[in-house]
Amino acid sequence: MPELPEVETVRRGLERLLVGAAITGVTCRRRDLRRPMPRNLGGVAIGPVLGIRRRAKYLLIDLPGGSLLSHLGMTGTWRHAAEFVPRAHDHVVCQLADGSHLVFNDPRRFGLLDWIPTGQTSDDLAQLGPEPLDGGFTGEVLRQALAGRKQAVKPMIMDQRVVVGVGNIYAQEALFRARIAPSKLAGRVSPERCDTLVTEIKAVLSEAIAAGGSTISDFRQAGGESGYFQTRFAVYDRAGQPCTICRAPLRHGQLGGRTTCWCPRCQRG
DNA sequence: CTCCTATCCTGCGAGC
DNA sequence: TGCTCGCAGGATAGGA
Repeated sequence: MPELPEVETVRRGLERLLVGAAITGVTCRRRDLRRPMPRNLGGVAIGPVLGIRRRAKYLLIDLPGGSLLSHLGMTGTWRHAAEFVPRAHDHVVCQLADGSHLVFNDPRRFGLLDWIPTGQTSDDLAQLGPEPLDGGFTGEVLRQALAGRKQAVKPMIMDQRVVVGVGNIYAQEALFRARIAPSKLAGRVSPERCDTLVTEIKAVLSEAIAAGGSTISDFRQAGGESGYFQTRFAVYDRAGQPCTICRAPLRHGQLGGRTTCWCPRCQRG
């Protein structure tokens, strides 16, 4: 489900629910997610929750002995409930000290859970590029990453080594706002457009976070609330509908194996 | 290296 | 109604 705004929304929800709470036990009901889950979670991922962090699309629940790392993949959710009432695809159940439960559910099992002991680093986090909303992500940084590349710009900004957190929805929205054709070769995007693209990536992600993320299919915040940014999509899933700026019909095609929508008139940069 | 494709898995909506 | 097909927000292995 989740790109950066949705994961950040989940992080805020978990922070509100869990900081000050304590995990007293972890039960794995099924461990074969994207890769097998570690066997010892029940023995190590316990204690008072010290904080909830996000890096790229990963969530980290900080505990005294280390951090519980999770990635939601396409369909993962964290659900908090007073009572654990099992549902299909509930893979992990954390018991909390107040008797409530935190459940990781993921039908497609593209998600991931792991344990990072305090002081150790994670291979999952090692190769990640800059956070898009940090000051370190600038037009110059993007220019360097795109320079000389013969790949289309859209798959490049979805590459987590270039910049993290941008997935298929927000890549399309940011390119539309920056007026860049998704199929434009990365190395041919002008320096000015690189600046604009960075500005628009930051803008669209910030606006989506402020809206509580986008609710598509089953995305929910940890408390069950919905985001509403999906009402503001300009191009995503709008093939054939009129461009919000020029009214030309939006086109769609495949790019890097992913469906992509754009305005053939507005996006020529 | 770089770029592209196929693939992991389940659920859902479209179309017949 | 019930079936099949294609597609879905991510990430990565492997081939060209």
